[in-house]
Amino acid sequence: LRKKPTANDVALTADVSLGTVSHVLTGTHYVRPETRGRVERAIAELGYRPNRVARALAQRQTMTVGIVLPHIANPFFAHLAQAAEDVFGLEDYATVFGNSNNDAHKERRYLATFGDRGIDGLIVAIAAAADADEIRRLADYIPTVLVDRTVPDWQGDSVVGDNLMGMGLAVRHLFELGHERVALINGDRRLSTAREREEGFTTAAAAHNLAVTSISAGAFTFESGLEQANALLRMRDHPTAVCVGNDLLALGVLAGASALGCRVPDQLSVIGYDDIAYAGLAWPSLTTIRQLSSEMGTAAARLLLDRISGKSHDPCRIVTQPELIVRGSTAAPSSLR
Amino acid sequence: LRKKPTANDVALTADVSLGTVSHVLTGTHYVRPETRGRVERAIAELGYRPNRVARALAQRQTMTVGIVLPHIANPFFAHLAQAAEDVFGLEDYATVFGNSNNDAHKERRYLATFGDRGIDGLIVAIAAAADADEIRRLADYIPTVLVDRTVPDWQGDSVVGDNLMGMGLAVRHLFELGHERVALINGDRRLSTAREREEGFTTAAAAHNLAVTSISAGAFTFESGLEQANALLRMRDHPTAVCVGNDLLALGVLAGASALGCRVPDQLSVIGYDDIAYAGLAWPSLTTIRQLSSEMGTAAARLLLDRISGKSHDPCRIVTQPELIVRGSTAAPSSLR
DNA sequence: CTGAAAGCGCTAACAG
DNA sequence: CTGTTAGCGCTTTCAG
Repeated sequence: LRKKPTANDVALTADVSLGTVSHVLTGTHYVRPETRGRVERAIAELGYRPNRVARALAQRQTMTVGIVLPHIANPFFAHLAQAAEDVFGLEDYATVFGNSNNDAHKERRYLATFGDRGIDGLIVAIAAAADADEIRRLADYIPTVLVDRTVPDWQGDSVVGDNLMGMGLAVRHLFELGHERVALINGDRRLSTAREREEGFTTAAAAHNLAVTSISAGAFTFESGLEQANALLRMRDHPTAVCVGNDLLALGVLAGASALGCRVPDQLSVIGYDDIAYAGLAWPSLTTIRQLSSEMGTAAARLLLDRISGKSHDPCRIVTQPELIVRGSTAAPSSLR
Repeated sequence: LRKKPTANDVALTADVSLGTVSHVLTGTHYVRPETRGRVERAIAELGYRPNRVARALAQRQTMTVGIVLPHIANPFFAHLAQAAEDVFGLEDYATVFGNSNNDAHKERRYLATFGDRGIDGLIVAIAAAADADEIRRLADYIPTVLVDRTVPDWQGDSVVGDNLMGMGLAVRHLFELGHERVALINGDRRLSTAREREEGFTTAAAAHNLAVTSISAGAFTFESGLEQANALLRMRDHPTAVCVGNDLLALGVLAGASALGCRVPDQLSVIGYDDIAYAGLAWPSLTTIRQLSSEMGTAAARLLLDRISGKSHDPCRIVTQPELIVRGSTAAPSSLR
């Protein structure tokens, strides 16, 4: 493990001052071509690369942004993260990422650590039990944009999907197929997404005069879907169709239904939310409400970059539009066939 | 956006010297309880948090590790990353991550950026077109462990799966079901994993006296699986079973077969590799060779941490053992039923 | 046990 | 246009 050359080494071998080296590096001043040539040659010769840590300390900016997610193994967030990172990479920002695993404690740790590292900006999809105050406090120091999930009274930037509309689309689809009795299987209600989707569900159901046989909630995970499906199917008088809070849950519902010998969509229509990459591969393929998480990631990253560079705009809330994707898990209720 | 208090502020309000503050922070010297109390009170009062950037500069260590992956949206790597990150988090290391998208150019960029940021260590699952020299060069400066995929003549640490054995398991399973004609659909042969799995496949096939009808290769993606399946099924005289280089590919093969009206496993048995979370949800559920990517991530992280802390061990190669998971995509060939 | 002082590697005024 | 000089916020000898 060798030692790296410093700007001082460059100055010495180019026979100029440290300041001059810095000027050619940063372009803060015009440098005579002859001199600049010498410096550049020295840089190449030594294989010099500026130490970003030192630069960060001097400039008080790290060229690093943080992104904290509840669950990187959920393809929705994986794609979101990747898209955001792509944008940051273009602008030469490094991305530090933290995966809270929906654990408020881990999330706090990440936020704190990122804060200490002098991150220039932060994107966060909060965990279910997130400490909203903590996040607001951090946002006083560091430009922050909330993505997908928001906190009550959030005054800053955010990028979210239109959950009311999305669930409206889902319910209307079921209505048009002829369903009359529907249920909702949801994720954690502490999340704004869950609350908004629930609201979208109930208002749309009311608007179409559909009977809501049950509403249950758990976590936004496959396992929770399995459990909630079990509970649902064990009720007598269960619905002919169910809206599900996200695709991971919906995949669990599919598995649960199959385990109990309930055929989808013949005996039960299932509609998910997100359209993750695997939704189309499940059996039956999942009808769902598509949200382009990569678009959300891109938008959030751009917003943050603007904010960092001080392009002063007022707090900004970007709402992305969902879309209905019809596949094999929904059909007319058997009574109509 | 307010300004954060510094260690100097703490010293001032606690009425001690800067050095003393540092000593209570780092525990480098014993500090009289009374004094230490004053310092701690000041810290709490001001809400002081040490600036990690400054500390990194002074100590020449960033408490940050980098991890670069080819494709975070592949659940195999997402879980690997998460597991590694969990280990690092426990030791108070931050994880900076880069997603090369299998693009050698992006990968180089990440490696360079990470190097400049004075990362303390690096985990990398190289991209297909990776520049092996670049990586070896970096490893001269920064402790590096290769994971999943390795480069020829790699002298450093690595954590890889036993691909020969894995494919051996797959082929034997097919043999035991009674298949006699098999094919291989593979990912990018520039990757050690692809090469080793291919070798495992051919040697095992030979050992069991199976006829190999074809071997094809593309990328380790769903789309490539679709294409290669199309090509395979269009050959006259196609095999009764196919081994596939990873699960993403295999999911594509399933989709391709289904599109061409080829029933799996009745007309074609398919066996994947990795056992990603969605393998069991596909239709039919995928028989596959399980590799615990989270174990690989954990092992790689531990190895790196040891290396960073200078626990001198010789270059170390950890090989994890794969396991056959039988599900619904393999069965005896129809001729035997 | 505590304080003073010299850096870590780089940037950013400010002179010359 | 180039060099000098202070820092950035913290650690770490080394005296006292």
